[in-house]
Amino acid sequence: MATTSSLHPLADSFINRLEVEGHRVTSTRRAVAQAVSGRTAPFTAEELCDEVPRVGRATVYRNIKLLQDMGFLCRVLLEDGSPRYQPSQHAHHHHLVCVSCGEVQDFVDCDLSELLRPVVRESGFEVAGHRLEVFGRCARCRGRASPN
Amino acid sequence: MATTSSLHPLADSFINRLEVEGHRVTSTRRAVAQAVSGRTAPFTAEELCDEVPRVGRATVYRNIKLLQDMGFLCRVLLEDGSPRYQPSQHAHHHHLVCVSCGEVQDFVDCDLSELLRPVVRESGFEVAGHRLEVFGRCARCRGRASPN
DNA sequence: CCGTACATGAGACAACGTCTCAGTAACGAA
DNA sequence: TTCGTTACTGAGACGTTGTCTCATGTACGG
Repeated sequence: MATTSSLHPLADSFINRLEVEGHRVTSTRRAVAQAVSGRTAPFTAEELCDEVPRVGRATVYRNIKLLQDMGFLCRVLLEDGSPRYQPSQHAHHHHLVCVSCGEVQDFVDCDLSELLRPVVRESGFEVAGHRLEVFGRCARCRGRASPN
Repeated sequence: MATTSSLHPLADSFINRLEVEGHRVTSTRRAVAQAVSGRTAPFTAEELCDEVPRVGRATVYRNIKLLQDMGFLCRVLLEDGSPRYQPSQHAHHHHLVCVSCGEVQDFVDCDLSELLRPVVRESGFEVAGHRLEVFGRCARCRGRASPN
């Protein structure tokens, strides 16, 4: 067996979850999880494919989905709707997306349910989930250029 | 000149805005705007293309974007991120998306800025905009099946 | 009525993701 | 340890959404 100890924590947790849930632990999955773990900035699926060239593209997508389902990876939709991925820390959270440098910060759910209550009452909707993305400029980018 | 009086209100407003802003009023734009106006449910760009077969696909996309920029049309990202379009009434609003029937209801911005204040303070972000989509089941779908 | 510049159409191209299908390998059982 | 089942994988086709180019067309001001 390879040097199991060199796995990033995220990759390690992922492997554990695979075992617990009866999925197979493959070298491919280790490689993908390891590549994801090494990321700090949001990345595209294609970038991840480039990082693990020995893994097929379809398989990278399949495992991205698996990582998402297990809560290890989250999908962020930029302002134009284009998707990025990012290792996730919190079960449910939202994103502050810097439109200047592309950085994404998480923030945990402020009490949105409170806000939605009147809306829900009026519409008769049964709310199952939501997505909130906030766009702007991060502190670093504000300091760097056009400091208005 | 075609029967100008038969234009839907949205199409009519669009034509006016074109004139005001110095864009050209073309039969193509009238056709696209008219097709959009006739829609009640969210639709895909390709569906719109099918509805105006004499208009090139690229041109349909260009005018969809123009309609969006002018606030006559809004883009909704479904749960999986796939885009739909819908004539829009309100300048700034959010969406209640029924995951069962696909219906989309608008709701105007509850005071999100209040909620975001602590987040903004902590992160140093300068907020420029946001997107909020709420997913669930509409009243009709709740009544129709699996009424829990 | 003419000229200019904006708008259009056709089709190539790009990004993102899914599907199929044959081959491979993980892992429980013997 | 070996074996068999079945999940997993790779390659590549395919589908969707959208942009770009570039030659042609046309709205509209002069």
